[in-house]
Amino acid sequence: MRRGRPRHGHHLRRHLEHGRVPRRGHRSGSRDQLGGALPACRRTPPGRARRAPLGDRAVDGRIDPVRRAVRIRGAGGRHVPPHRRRARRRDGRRDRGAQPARRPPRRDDRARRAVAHAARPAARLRAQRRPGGEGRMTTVPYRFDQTATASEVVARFGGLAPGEESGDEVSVAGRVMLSRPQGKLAFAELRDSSGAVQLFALDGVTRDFQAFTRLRLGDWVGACGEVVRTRRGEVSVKIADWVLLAEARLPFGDKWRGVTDVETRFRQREVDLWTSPDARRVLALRSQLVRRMRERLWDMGFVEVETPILHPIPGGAHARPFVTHFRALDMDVYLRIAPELYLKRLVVGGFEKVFEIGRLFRNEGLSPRHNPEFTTLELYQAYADYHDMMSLVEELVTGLARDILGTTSLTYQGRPLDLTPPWRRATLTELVCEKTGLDVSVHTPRETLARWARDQGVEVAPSWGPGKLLLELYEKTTEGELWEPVFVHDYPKEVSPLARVHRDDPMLAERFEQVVAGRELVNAFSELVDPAEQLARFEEQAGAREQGDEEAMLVDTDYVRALGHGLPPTGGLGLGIDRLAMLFSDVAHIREVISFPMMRPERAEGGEGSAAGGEERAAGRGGGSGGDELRA
RNA sequence: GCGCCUCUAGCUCAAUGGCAGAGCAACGGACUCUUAAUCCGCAGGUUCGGGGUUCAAGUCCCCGGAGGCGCACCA
Repeated sequence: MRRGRPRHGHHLRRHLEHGRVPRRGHRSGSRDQLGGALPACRRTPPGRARRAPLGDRAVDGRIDPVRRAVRIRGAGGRHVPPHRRRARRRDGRRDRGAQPARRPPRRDDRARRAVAHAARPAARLRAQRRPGGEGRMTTVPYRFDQTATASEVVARFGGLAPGEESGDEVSVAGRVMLSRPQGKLAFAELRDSSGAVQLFALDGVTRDFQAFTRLRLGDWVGACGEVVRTRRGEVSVKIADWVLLAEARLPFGDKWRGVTDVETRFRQREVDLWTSPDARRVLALRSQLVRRMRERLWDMGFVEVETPILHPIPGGAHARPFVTHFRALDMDVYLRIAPELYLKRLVVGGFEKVFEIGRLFRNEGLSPRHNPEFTTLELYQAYADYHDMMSLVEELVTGLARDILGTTSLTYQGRPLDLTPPWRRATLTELVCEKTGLDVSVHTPRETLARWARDQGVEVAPSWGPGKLLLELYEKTTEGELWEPVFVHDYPKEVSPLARVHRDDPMLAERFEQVVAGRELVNAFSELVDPAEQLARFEEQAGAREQGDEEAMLVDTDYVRALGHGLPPTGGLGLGIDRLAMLFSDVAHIREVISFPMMRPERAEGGEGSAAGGEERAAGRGGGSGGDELRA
């Protein structure tokens, strides 16, 4: 392939000429095994591209920047790869004085290279989309009939003895993850969502054997043939016929280690998922978790509902919202920060037990425990109070642990974590006293609380009352230390604008947070049902907002009016599903349990648009919310 | 926002301040039972970007970028 080639620009040209064209035409033969996919299997087999000389390639009439860059560079005939350039300079040490140490690259040359660099993957793909449509992908069938999954094959034919042939034919499909061609034999590992099975190809048995040996790591194939166990003892499909279902035109990572760079893992999650079984395990577990959660709630008589995601007034939590614009009504709307108020309106409307599992959006930063969009369960039950919610949470979470993990004795991040009920129930005040040794409560004089809070490094704002100060103290000293599950109940009323006042203490609210592994998992309360009281609390919040608390709530008059129609005594809770999934799958970072976690957009390298602007880089990482403040 | 760390071939990683390398992938070839097959061969680099020190910078210094971890923030 290198004959008659100019030496420069190799790598680029390699990208451009990467396409593989069929090397043989159609063939006929009997392949009844393929059933519905029969015609597909007769398709042109894959083969390696015969590389045309650059000149041939250039006459296809298509001009793109990369190709043009190559041609320009080629035309110059003087391009020297950087390392050679440097070597030459070093050789010329003697006459150094006469020559500049390093010739600065010409500006346009640099720009061209930058464009070419940025366009690499795109260039590869573009180069392979031939005008005549004879690329390999155009020969790929529209469907393929599988008769078994990889793991089914392995399970069903596990009884075969080494060297034994079953006489049964199967048709399997998946991605080729390893290929071991060996002369007139070839082995490949075919992986599908169920697992992996070995493909065994033989010259003379397998149709288009040569093409099979040239399959590339990551290519999808469908194959049919008899199930056998090889002499070395592996259950395999001895391929009679096969068809390419998709080719992996872009590199697929290291065949053994896959992709480990964290950024690449999440920017190209599909590759991560294919190459890292653990990544798949975590997402599959999450899926199971949500499924079982739904089933349990349905079984308990809860009705699953969906409430708006676009809110005219963001409500139900302390958080900054995302804003968007609704053109038809020419008004700004907000992505919900909580579904709480709508769900309680459904209780007013007669749904006595409702829940919603869905996405919330909070306009805050990224962190190992915070993603701007995250998933919660929110649930409301008429005639129940927060004690009922504690029982429900305990039963739900431990039940799910048994469903999913088969045990309530977990290990989280190398540390034992026992979820076996009953869980401890303690008031927030008790826990703070226990942890700090201070004799503290919501009734402690404000100045004393403020001093203690400052001692803990809290920056105390003048507008904070004793309730807020107590909560700060708790979060600073206690919350992160709680490992085994505990219901932290009786929060200050001041910081719980949607919770009902405590039946025994007017300074407190009937609210609890369920904390495990140092993190809030659930936030719940006996719901505030009095419309006048709710209005007053909203107005208090609005006041705090005017004082600069951007996360304080707004007055939601629709909600107050709904309460005016009568909300029965109601218990409600919010549970962070991402965090529960983290706990169950034993991962430390929230993005592991999210299929496509939020990432800063990838910046194109090179090109005019990428001049590093000051503003775009200013957006630092702030705080965030991912399950904290699940409700209020 | 602060501190520490990282950025080198498609992927995973090397390189006392002295000619940028390996394994895998890719590409050409050999091989009838492989298991990350093996063997032979050939290619592949903006060492994140910019500036500086130096005879000489992947390496040292400065500025910037991206990423990770921790802290802070996040009632």
